[in-house]
Amino acid sequence: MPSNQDVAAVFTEMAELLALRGGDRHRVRAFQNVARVISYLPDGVERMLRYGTLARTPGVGDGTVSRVKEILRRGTCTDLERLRAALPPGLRELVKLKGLGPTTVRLLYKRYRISTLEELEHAARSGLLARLPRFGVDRIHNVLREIEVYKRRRGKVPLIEARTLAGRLAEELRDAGALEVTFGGSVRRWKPMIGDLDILAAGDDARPLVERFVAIGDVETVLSRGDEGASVRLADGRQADFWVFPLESWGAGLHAFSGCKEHVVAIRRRAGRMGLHVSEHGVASRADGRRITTGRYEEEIFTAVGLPFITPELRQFTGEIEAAEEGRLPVLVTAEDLKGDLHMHTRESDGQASAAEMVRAAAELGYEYVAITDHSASLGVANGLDERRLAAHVRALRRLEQDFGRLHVLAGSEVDILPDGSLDYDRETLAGLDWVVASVHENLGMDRDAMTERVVRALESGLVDCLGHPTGRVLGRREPYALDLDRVLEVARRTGVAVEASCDPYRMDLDGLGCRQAREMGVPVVISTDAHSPVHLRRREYGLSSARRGWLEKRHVLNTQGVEAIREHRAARLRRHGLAVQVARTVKVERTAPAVRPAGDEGLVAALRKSPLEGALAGRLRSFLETGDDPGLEAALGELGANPVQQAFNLLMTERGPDA
DNA sequence: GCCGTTTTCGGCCCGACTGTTTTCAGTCG
Repeated sequence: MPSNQDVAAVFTEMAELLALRGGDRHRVRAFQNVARVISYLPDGVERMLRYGTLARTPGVGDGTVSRVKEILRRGTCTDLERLRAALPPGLRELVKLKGLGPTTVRLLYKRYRISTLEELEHAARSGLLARLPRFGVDRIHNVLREIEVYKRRRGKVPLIEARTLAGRLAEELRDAGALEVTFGGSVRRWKPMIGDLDILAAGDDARPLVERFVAIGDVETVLSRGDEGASVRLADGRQADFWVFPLESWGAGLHAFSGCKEHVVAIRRRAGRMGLHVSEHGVASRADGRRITTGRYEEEIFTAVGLPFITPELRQFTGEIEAAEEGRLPVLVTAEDLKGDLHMHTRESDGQASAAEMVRAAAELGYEYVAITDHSASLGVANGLDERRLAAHVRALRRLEQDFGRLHVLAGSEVDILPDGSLDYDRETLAGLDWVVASVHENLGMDRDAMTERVVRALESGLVDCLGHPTGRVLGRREPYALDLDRVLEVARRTGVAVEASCDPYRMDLDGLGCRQAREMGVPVVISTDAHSPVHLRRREYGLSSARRGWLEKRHVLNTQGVEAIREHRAARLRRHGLAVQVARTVKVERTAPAVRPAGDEGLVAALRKSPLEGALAGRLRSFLETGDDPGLEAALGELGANPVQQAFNLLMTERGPDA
């Protein structure tokens, strides 16, 4: 059965080929839309077709429904076959070159039968291209340059690397006097993998900022530049786009360049229906051009079209506009909602710190509990614990909790799911723990059915509390293993197992779509860091972003609940499986609020703009993210941007390198 | 192809840049 991605790929190819054939561009857009909608569906396309929900999805009409039926039956559809027969496959590659669109590529093919990169390069060098209309010396030079860029183009990079690079660029611009600087595009939306970068700035005079931007050391080539921005190619082949807005239109600019594209288009179409004209310059009346707002704040754009503010993580054009309209936008989970971290390692296996150090760091974050979950024996490379070492480790953790007294320490394990689906410890050992994460680490090449059975069997043991990094992907390095996530989630729901949204920035697994599927299916999600050192405990925003992109509210996330609820979650499942329940030990813990350094609030905005941040200020930002309680700081952050929490994240992220 | 405060036809976001023109098409984000 073709997956959602397979079906979406058919529509993408149809859109590309139709554009190359010179088909109606609105029809092309409609196919692109459908591809996107299907790739983000929260359920299997086949099931949605059966229940009739597919036909009710915005962007999906009768034409799409009949094509989807055909694709599910045959794996392809006649429209696509016809288009493929009419055009050589290489043309799809040619339009990926910057500066060449479907119209030009069609002309190249019609006139000279150019259909591959090699043929195009030859035509450019031999002077053939110069005979075509609108092909001068510069343009031919650009074509050759873009062929070079295409050949050595690096793929997308993990979000954390993009944020680090974008943060460095932003720093230079802040130095150059920008009033505001932030990331737009997919970085602002927290997409796990990033292609090009978008940097946005506010300033009274754009020219010096643009000058500074194109002179930054990472810039290799200036692709285009104007009075209000520039596009450059960076040394690593990545493109970075930079826009400057007057402060009075900062919100309008943010909205225009944060995407996703389809979301922005949908907002503008909506505005059009309301007789309004929305652009990065603000909102105007369509009738007489009268300016309604310049858009100082992003909220004003939404207000103008009669909607509540939609946070960037939700701007994926996956139903957020309809939800906003109907007043059912989710109240998304935040860092302050998290009461504990349920996946971390110590030196006992492959971590870099002692359990005591991890626990102290967690206490500083204001947590109520942590689970220490070192690796099991079969993961030799990670110095996994055999049952004898685990028993000693558990005793040590129990003592640590008694001695430390400030937070609950759950003695747990990240136990390996072996190839046959059995777990790496025996039942008695696992039943004696407080929290069990089960993960697949080895033999990743199994086929889909076998891998799915392997995971399902582990969940059905009744001994597992949470499935760790469920798809096994490592961003930029390893694709997810073949797994029927639908089936796994169904079994997780039935067996009372939570699934992890890992905050490891190179995993972010589950991702937003996975989290949304979990939500739809009623499977609780755990946001955990998988920390291997104390600083890793602070990486919560990566898993949080997946949860938020997946529409999760506090109630969908298990570790927003107190430790008793966590213990009960486990106990209830063990009882159902007829397993002995550990008597929950009651250790009186006194929660200590994270220290807030007193500081005069005057000049705070200026201090926040400074980099590096003073140590005390960084601490205060972190405290604010933990507790949400610092009105003075919140007000100052509010002056930096619409969402104080987002601002605090941004500042701390810019401040810290990828390993912070 | 999709959609509807323009509702079964006739529209479909918007502005800016490039390279080539001398008023604009194509492309991009």
